[in-house]
Amino acid sequence: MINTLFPCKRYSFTNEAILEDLSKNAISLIEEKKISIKLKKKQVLFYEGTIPTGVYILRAGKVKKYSTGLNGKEHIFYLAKENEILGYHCLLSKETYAHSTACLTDCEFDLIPKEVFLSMIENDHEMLHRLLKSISHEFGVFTNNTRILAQHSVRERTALSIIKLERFFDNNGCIKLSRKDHSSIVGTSIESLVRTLHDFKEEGAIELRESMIITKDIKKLVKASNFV
Amino acid sequence: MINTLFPCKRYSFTNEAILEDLSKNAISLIEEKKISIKLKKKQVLFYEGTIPTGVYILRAGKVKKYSTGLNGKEHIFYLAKENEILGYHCLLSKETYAHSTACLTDCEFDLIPKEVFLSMIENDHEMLHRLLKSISHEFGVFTNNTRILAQHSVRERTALSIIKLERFFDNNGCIKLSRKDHSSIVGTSIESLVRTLHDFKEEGAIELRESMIITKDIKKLVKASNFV
DNA sequence: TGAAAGGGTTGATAAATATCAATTTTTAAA
DNA sequence: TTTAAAAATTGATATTTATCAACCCTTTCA
Repeated sequence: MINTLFPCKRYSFTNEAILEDLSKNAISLIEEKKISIKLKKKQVLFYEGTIPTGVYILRAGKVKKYSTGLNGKEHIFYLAKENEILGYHCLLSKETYAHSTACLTDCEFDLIPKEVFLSMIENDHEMLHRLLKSISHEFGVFTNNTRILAQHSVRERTALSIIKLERFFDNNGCIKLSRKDHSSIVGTSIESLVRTLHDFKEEGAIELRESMIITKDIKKLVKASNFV
Repeated sequence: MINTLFPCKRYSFTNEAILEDLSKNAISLIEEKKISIKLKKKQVLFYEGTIPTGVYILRAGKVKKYSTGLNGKEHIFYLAKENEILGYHCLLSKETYAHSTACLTDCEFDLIPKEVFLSMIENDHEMLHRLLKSISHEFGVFTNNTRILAQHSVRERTALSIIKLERFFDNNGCIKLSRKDHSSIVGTSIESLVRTLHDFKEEGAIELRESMIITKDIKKLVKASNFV
């Protein structure tokens, strides 16, 4: 429904397509070589600046990708959920991680060791192309998001964040996320975010219950986001 | 020299490596199939939302990549110069252009038609890997830039922009760029940019001559950028 | 040559946003 | 359950940034 109100594809992204329709070979290779990892909420999967050992498939849970500023303040630029691949960029660019990834909920991952992943894309042309396609699309989404940060107000960005978060959580309009993380997504202070949420509540666009956000009127949010 | 003062690699990017050491086959294929294009300053190479016909090699001149907001305001997220490839993202993701590209100076391009480029990366594994590597590195740079927009002040971003622009123009510290374009890079209003430049001049970090910026004391700019 | 247009600059002011401090609410731990 | 810690909220205020208007300077072109 929200797709008709808002051009989601240009402003959000999920890479699960990369893993769709894997060949039998690939699936059994992953099954054989994978290393299962379970982490609790708030634990960190990998840190910015460290050396990658493979890619991760997020099997259950939700994570945030963020980079850290000088004062230690996080900037969250992406949220991921079930079936997405994590950590492939720096494996491909042969660099250390350019960002950190941490759990928003309890999570389960499969670690695919570096050599296994690299040989997979070496031998599976189709998968390599999906990867390229995915990264290239991602790129367009990121340039859009950069423009939004540069040109839109806190109120507009907050409205947009709620629209995207509703889709991401996909739970009857119910969004469960700390104000700190939310403000790190919007790119503002916690207090400014709280005041803006208060305004949206007053305007009947959302409800606030036990610090969760429940969307009530997406149209009002789309209007407040100043897009279309 | 500036590399020792500032971690440039994390905050800027150039993709000319993709075209380095092409095979003889590739070079002669490009020579045979290329379509040469000359554009004057301010002309647009391609517009956001249009369908790509190929990739462009920028042979001479400088261009800006930008996306356009609702009010028509540009946000410039990347500048490119000689030997960089343009327009490959959307060819790989099979989408329309996610951004526009326009000339900052008179420019010369070689257009490599879509089929030619796609068959090149199909047959040249090495080039495909350089492309992947390049895009993945680019990605890290972009997430960093996004954080800078979200967390740093206009003064800090302006200082950073001058550091990057000095490297980009590579002309004895001399930067020739309109205030409008410069403000679209920093993500602020023209007036705020002008005032900040005025401050840096007062502080002895730059000189302003015929609306060009001449860097005088990079250390002061690095300090003002609030990194390191 | 003179007029007009565009880019750059400055000042005054309004609006947006961050910061600091205090308080309440919620969550986690003993 | 009680207590402590963390998170969320609110108010007051300071700072940052945008906007509007005026003006200057250069370039262009009729």
